[in-house]
Amino acid sequence: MTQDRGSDATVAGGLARNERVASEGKEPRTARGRRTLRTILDAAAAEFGERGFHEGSISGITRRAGVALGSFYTYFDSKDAVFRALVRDMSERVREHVAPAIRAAPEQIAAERAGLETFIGFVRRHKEIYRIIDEAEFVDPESFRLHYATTADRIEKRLRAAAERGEVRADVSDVHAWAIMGMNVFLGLRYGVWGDDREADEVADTVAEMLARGLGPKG
Amino acid sequence: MTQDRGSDATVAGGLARNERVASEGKEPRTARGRRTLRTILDAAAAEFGERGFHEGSISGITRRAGVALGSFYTYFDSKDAVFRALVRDMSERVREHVAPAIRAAPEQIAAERAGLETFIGFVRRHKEIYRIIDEAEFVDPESFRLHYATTADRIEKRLRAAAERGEVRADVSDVHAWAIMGMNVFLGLRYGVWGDDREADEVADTVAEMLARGLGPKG
DNA sequence: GTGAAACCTGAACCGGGTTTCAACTTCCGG
DNA sequence: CCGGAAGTTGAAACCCGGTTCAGGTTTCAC
Repeated sequence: MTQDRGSDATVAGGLARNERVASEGKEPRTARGRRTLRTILDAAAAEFGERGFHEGSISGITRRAGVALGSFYTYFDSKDAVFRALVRDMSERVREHVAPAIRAAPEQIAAERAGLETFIGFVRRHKEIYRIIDEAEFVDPESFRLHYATTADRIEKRLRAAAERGEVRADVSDVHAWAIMGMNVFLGLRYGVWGDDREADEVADTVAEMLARGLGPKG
Repeated sequence: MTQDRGSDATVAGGLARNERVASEGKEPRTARGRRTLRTILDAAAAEFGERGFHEGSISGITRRAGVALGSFYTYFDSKDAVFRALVRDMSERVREHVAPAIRAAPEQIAAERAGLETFIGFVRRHKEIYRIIDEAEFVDPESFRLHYATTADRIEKRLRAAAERGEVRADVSDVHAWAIMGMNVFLGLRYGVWGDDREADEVADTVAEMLARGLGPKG
């Protein structure tokens, strides 16, 4: 299941965004090195996205990247290390992709709606993210926890700010934030990864309508 | 993280419920055999719950069970086979545990509320379920998909029946079902597995209140 | 009781993938 | 141009756990 990356930034973009990809002390020092690291990281995303962490192999990565096995260890300490780098990178990318849509919304329910719609769209073009982030629960629990804890926290902060503005009920809490995040994750899985049988905006509309009444100011 | 099973049925209970645990043609034929199989299955739940599928080892299972390595293969064809048995068993157990609470509720919103509260309670006593069911996404995708598809389907059917009775809005759909399931899964993870900082009934109340307004009959 | 089937045992086999490493090539500043 | 640093290479060492199997023990129907 090779992913269509469309016109999105590749992991290479992620690299430009964040140089801390290679393992400690293994950062590339020349243009050639940076290019190779980037190739390996993209190959790793494809390999792990298709076959999962344990099924995926380093030789699979280097084969895809068209480099020798040994080159991998020029930039990463271990198989776990690339995976960790990948999880952090993916986590950041989703966030960066969804954030603008949320920011652009006029009020909070619209923001959550836009966030979900954008998220589903992103997932459709990057079905690897589920395999990679979800598998982090077992391979790299720290990053997994961090990803979701951070995401929930941002949602909660948005909700509280909106409550201040009277856009949602005053008693919003972390429970609401986790509920929303859970909905989004599963709707992304169902309508983004598993099937196309509903349009992203249709799903987002349904949820937004539910949230509007469920979270809207009382009265 | 050894789980406190409390007074709940152990996997042994699951075995009594469903004899199709061992691999095909490897069903035990004597009381001794059933006892051993049961011991191995409980040990497998503990091993995989603590260390995950790939970190966990057969020798770890047999060590916990106090039987020889070879005995494992008397009942299971492979490492994958036990895991598959375990996933199906867990999936069934959650359902069986939560169902009565849902059935007992007077109307639909109360039913969803009861379902979530019971679920969180169950998760607290069986933190392994997340490690096992979630890891099935990578080890045994069929069972993983089946588990969630079935769960969502049941929720949807409940909602539609409730819609007939006028307890919830008439236009409930699969999207609502998946949204509710997603909420429940993440709330279970956050307040059941990761922390105790909120009571199960408190979380359930918050969600129920949101659902009452978000899903309630229009007008 | 008794014999055959069921069950148990654990050392050894085996395959596959990670990681190492020493020789080789490319790059780049001076 | 030159020299050393950076990068590349892939065969092979290494590790580890799943799986097998032949021999011994227990169970249970008759």
